Amino acid sequence: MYCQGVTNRDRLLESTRALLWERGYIGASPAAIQQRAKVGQGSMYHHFDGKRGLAVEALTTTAQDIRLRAEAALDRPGPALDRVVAYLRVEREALRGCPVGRMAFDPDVVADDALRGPVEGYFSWLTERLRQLLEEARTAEQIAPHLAPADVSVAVVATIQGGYVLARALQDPSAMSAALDGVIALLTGGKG
Amino acid sequence: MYCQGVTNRDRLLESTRALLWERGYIGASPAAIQQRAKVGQGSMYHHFDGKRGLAVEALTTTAQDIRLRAEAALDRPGPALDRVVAYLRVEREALRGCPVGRMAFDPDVVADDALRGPVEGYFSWLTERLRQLLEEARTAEQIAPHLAPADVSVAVVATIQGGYVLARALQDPSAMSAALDGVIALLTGGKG
DNA sequence: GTCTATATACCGATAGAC
DNA sequence: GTCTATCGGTATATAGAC
Repeated sequence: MYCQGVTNRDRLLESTRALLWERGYIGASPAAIQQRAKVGQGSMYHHFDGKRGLAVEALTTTAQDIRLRAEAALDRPGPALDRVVAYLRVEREALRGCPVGRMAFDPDVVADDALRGPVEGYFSWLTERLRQLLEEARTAEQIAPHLAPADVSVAVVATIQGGYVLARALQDPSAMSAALDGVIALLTGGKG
Repeated sequence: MYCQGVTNRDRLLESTRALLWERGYIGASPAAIQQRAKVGQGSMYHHFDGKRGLAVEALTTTAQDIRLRAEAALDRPGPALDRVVAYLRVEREALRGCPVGRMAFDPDVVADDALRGPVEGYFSWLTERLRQLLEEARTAEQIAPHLAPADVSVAVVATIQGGYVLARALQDPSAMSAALDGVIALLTGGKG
């Protein structure tokens, strides 16, 4: 509908996105979702077929969101390598973890194609986009010719995801900064 | 006791370690632990004060185990950089994830110092050990002088942990290989 | 040391009134 | 569309017999 304001459905989705990020699929109980959304049981089961359907839609939206954030850095004008570095320097909440990457450890998510779809889609897109840019950077002689874009792009994404793991394990956001500084130095040869 | 064979206590610990790896702390229920160990309720609550105590001991053992595996690669003879690369090439079950790193996303683990202790201890030790080796490699001019060992060591560990995330998200173990090949190429300048 | 029985809470979903 | 009542199942732990 036009000009509708925030509906119960919206509130349920927001609540689910937040709880999936904080506690994962197993930890996001319908009761907690409803409570956070300030909505009753009936409303939730009216708008969605259950926890799973809610989670599929929530994850799809979250993956889309962070893809747009990545594109904002990757699609800016300038040399290809600068754009990769700009993406690495995007602000991240290291202690909260990646709202998409954290789902990879939830066995219920990994085992369910509908739940894993948005997760796989995001990482497939991101690694491929970075591969293109690194290919471009290599052609422009911004990175060494021996560096395989298909491998380095995956290493870049892995560094970010691992940065979240370390920051949370050590309860120290500077682990993320160190990981990113390390990979930027490796990529740019000290010129970044 | 001497020559005791496998006790119920041992079986409970093994079972807990496996379930923590597969399903995390939230997903490892006492009932499942007992069933897998082929042990009754009473036995479990006789040997341990509950799920938490069991998990603390299980995680401590697991962290110790993978530390020993890492040391086997890092402490071999030869140039420092070769040993770092040897560690990166250690065999890993990419689709299962890291039994220690995966705990970083479990909010109940992160919030509990006794549970997080082994996780933090492992990563603190590993990044520090790699930092020493990279310092040595830099002194020996095996890596470029502009590379800060404190950052690159964290980036190396992050690449491994992120490799697990990507392999699971894409359900493809080659994501781990690609990430490792990428970071090895960045480190060695194509000579690795 | 190990077992079965029991307890309290929460999980995820359904039923049916309004 | 939203609410409350209710359900069968599971999570985590305790009690007490043997």
